[in-house]
Amino acid sequence: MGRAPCCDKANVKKGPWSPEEDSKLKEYIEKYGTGGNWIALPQKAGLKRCGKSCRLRWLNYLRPNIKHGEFSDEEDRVICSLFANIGSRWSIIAAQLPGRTDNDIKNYWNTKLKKKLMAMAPQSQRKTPPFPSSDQTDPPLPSHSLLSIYKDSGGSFSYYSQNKSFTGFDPISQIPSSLLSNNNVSFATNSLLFQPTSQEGLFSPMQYYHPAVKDNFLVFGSEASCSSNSDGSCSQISYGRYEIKQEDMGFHSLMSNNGYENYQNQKFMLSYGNHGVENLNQWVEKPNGNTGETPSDYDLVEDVKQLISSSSNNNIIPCNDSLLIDENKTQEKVMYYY
DNA sequence: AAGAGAGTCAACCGCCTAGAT
DNA sequence: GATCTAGGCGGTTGACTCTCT
Repeated sequence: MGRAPCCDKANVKKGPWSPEEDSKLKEYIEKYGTGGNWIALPQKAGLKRCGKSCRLRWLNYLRPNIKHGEFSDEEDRVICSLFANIGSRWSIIAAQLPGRTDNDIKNYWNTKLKKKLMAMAPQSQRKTPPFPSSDQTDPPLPSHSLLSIYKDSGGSFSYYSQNKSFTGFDPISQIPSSLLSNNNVSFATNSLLFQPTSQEGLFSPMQYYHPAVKDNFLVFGSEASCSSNSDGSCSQISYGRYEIKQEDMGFHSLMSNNGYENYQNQKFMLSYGNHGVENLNQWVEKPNGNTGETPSDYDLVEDVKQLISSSSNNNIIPCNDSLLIDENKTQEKVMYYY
């Protein structure tokens, strides 16, 4: 048999928390901690609440360093970039914004930011899909891109340029140097934007393509759990169901350096589910189920990608154009730009 | 001043995964 | 291996507040 029952739901209070309940919960946790058991906590703290409710109240409202009030422009940018990149994974987005909760960000997005972006976008771009549907066998190149990458269900990558194409399993190292002759080419993965280094054929990660903010690296792990190496660098960061993995190829660690020229020859992977260990050396596709993305959600993500793109052109929100990633069921598209 | 509609946000709901039994 | 719960997550709800007419 499993564990004991959760809580007596008939004998549990619902609705808004009173100041007395808040102080009881706060005092108890500050004194004894959660003990890793939210279900037992309300009884010990003298609260007639469900453990889940206590957990939510603590995490979203009572815990220290919670930020309330207006979101800054920088926070807007982070939310936009990450939403365009990973969709409505609010807990992951919240991990990048210290003091903000996933609930806060979700509410802010749904009530304000989404509308703000919609208002900024030109009418002609509001519902036009940026890319054709995924079931096309020959993905056409957007007119503004030099090179596109598609990942198929077998894990291999196909690369298309104006007049060349090839396939490989490694999304970074197998790009022919002939396609990399222009130093201005950049590309984005699920998590990071890369740009070429001085060494031919090698790319270094950076967050933003936009020149004004290109030195602002997206450093994962601000509040997420992180397994540290002996030198204090971080090689694995977890965000709930997601883990960002860094495979250090013998150069400096992303987390312990400042200049992107040091990051050459590293691979980055986004894995889904379990602990990601078995997924090393794979670029794991997002599963179809339980992603929270209904077709309309998918449309929204695409819309936002486009809106961010158009907004950056207007210097309203300087998110980068290169976060236009087509997350569909069987293919992953990575765009290259001049 | 009052009613209607829109906006906000805390809290709940239901689902999923990991882990305990 | 099957069954069950805890914890965590995203979506939704509904009470409250604000704004408009």
